[in-house]
Amino acid sequence: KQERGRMWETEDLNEHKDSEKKHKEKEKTKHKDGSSEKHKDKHKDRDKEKRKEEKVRASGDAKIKKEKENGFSSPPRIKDEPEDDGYFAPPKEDIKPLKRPREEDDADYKPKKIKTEDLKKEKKRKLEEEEVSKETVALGGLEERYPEGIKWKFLEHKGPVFAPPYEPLPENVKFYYDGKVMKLSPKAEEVATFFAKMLDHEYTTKEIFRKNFFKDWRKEMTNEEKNIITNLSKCDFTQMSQYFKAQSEARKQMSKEEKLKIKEENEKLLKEYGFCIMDNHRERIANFKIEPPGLFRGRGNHPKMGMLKRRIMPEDIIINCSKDAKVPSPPTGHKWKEVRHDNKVTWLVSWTENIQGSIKYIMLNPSSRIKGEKDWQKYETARRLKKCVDKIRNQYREDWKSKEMKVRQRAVALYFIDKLALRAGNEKEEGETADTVGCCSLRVEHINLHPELDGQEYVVEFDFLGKDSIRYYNKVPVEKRVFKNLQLFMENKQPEDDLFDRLNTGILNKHLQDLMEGLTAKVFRTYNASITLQQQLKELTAPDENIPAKILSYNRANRAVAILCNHQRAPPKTFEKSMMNLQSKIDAKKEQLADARRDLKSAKADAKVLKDAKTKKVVESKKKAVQRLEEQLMKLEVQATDREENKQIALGTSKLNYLDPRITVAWCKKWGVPIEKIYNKTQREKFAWAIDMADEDYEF
DNA sequence: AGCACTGACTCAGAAACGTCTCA
DNA sequence: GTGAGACGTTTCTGAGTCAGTGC
Repeated sequence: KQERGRMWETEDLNEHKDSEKKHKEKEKTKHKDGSSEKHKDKHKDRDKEKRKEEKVRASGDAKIKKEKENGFSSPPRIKDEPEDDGYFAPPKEDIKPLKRPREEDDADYKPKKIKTEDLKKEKKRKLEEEEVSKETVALGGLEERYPEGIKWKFLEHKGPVFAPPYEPLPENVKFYYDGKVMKLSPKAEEVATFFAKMLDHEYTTKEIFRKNFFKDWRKEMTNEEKNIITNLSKCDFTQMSQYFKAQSEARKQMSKEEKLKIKEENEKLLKEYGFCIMDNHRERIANFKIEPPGLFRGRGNHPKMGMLKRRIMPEDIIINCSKDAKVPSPPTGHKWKEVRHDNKVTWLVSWTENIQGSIKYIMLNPSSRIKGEKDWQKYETARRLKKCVDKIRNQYREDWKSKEMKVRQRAVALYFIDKLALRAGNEKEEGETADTVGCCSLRVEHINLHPELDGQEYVVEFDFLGKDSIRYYNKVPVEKRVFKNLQLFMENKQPEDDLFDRLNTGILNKHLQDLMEGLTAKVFRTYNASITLQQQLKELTAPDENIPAKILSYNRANRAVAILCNHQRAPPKTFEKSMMNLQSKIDAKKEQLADARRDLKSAKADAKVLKDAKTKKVVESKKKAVQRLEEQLMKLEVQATDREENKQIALGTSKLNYLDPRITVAWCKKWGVPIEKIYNKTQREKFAWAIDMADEDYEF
C-alpha cells in the first residue's frame, strides 16, 4: 500500500532543528562574500567531494560513447530542400486573430502545407479515412525536413508579456511595526505585500521561510527602515492581508459585464502575444507571461523557501527568433538583453532566474508541432525498448554476478528502475535544493532489508523523498541475488552514504546507450507505464459492459500506472464530505428502487387479476422505471468506487506524460467509447497526432 | 581526455479559475 | 430561476532528466 506524506510535515522537532543547523552551516560558508551571484560560486561539500572522488576512481573504465543520433526510430531522411522553398514568413495579413484559434488555424494553414508537402500528403491521404483537417499535426516524420539539430527555419513572435507594475497600497491600509503605524517605502511595501498575501499559508510559519524572507526583504528597505525593522515577529501585516482578501472577494462579486470585460482583455492579450509563427504554422505559446515577482515557494523542505523572486525586466530578456523575422520591440524606454537567432533550440524567450540561477524559457504549447513530434518520438523510443527489453533484463540479471562492483551496482540500480519505475536520480547540489533522491542517488538510510517480512522472503523496504518531495514508500520482495548484493553495497557504510557509491546517472545512461540507441533511464518509466496500460486495458475491459463501466475500467488501468509511477496528490479538502454526499445519494436511490420494485410487484398482481390493457401498460411502465433506477444506481456506485480508489492518486500526470496516447485511442475505437470521455479538449489537442494516427489495432 | 557545469528540455503537484449541478 | 459549492480544467512555476561544451 502506498502511503503519502511529506517528511517535513510530520517531522519532529529534533529533525527540524537538525536541518536548520545544517542550513546555517551552509549559510556561513556560502554567503561570506555577500554577492548576489552566489549561486554561481558553487559550494563544495567536503563529504560530497570525497564521495565523488571514489566514484571517479571506480569509473575510470567508462567506455567511450559512440556517436549519438537523435533517438529516432528510423534515421531521419534528410531531404535537401532549397532554403526558401516554402519556409517564407507568411505575410501578416494571413494571420487572422481567432476566437477559437486551434480549429481555424488548421483551416488557415492547410493550403500552405499542402503546397509544401505535396508528395507526402498524397501518400498520406490514401491512408486516411478520417478528417483531413487534422493533418497539420500528423507527424510521420516531419522532422526529416530539417537537418540534424535544426528545430525551425522561421520564427517570429511578439516577445513576452511582463508582470503588471506594482500598485502601491491605498493610504488607509496600514502596516504596524511593534504596534506602531509605519509607512513603508514603495519597494519595501511591495515585498511586504508578497508576505501578506501568503499569511494564511503554512509557509509563513516555517522558520526557514521567515528567515529567508526577512533577509531579502531587508535588502529592499531604506536605511531608516532597516534600522527600525529588525524583527519579523514584530511586523503586523494583518491589514494588508485583509485588504487583499477583500479585493479577491470583490473580484468574485463583480458584475457579469465587468467579468466579461476582463475576459475580453485576456483574450486580446492572448491573441496578440499568445501565438507565434514557426515555419508555416501559427502556434500557441505555452507561457507567454513572465513570472511576476514574489516569494519563492520551493517544494518540500527547501532551503531557499521565502527568498525574493525579483521582478524580471526587459534588460534580463533574451529574445530568440529567425533572422528574417520582425524582432519584437521591447517596452518603451527599455532594451532587450540580447536578440539571438538560434534555430537549434525551441525557445522564444529566456531569462535567468535569481533563486537558483537557472534559465527559464518561454516555449510552445503541447499542441504545437515541435512538442508533438518530440512526444511521438519519446513513445517510439519506448516501443523500441519493448523489442529488446527481455535481452536487457537477462543482461542485468547476469550482471548481478559480475566481479566488478561497479557493474553489479549498475545492474541492481537498473533492476529498480525497470521494476519499480524509479527515476534516474541525478546528484544535486547540497543546500541548494530540498533533499530528495532518485535511484542512483539513493542512500543507505533510504532502504531497509528484511530477510523475511509478512510471509515473504527478501523484502526491500523503500522510504525516501523523490521528485517534488513526494514520499516513496514501498515494500518489495526481490530476488535473492539482488538482496545479497544490497547487503554487500551497504557493508561498512553510514546511513548517509550513497547506496550505489560506484554509480551515477552518467555511467548508467552511457551503459544504456550502448544497449540501445536513444535508451536512457527515463525510457523505462515511459515503457513500463505504457505497457502496463495496454495490459491492464486488455485485462479489465469486459466486452459487454456499458460505457460508464468501460470508463471505470480505463480509469483503473490508468490508476495502476499512476501507482506504479507514484503519482500522488493531497486528498481533496472536500473529499470526505463529497464522498458522504455521494453515499447518501446512493442510499436514496436504493430506497427509490425498492419503492419502484414494490410498485411493480403490486401492478403485476393487479394485472393478473384484471388482465386489461391499461394495467398491462402500467406494468410495462413500472418495469421501465425499475430498470432506469437500477442503471442510475449502478452509475452512482461506479462513480463512488472510482472516486474512493482515486483519493490520493493523481491520474493526470501519467495520462499526459507516460501513456502512449495511441493505446488510448485504439481502445476507444475498439470499444466504441467516445474519445471525449477519456481526453478533454486540451488533451485532445495535445494528442491530435495520435488521434489521427492510431486505429483500433494499434499495438504499443 | 575527462568530467563538472549548465543549457534545454520534460515532468510535477498546487492553486487559480471556470463551469456545472443541485438545493 | 438563482446562488453556492463541487468538480473539472487551466495556469503556474518548481523539479527533474540528460547531453553538449568548455575548462
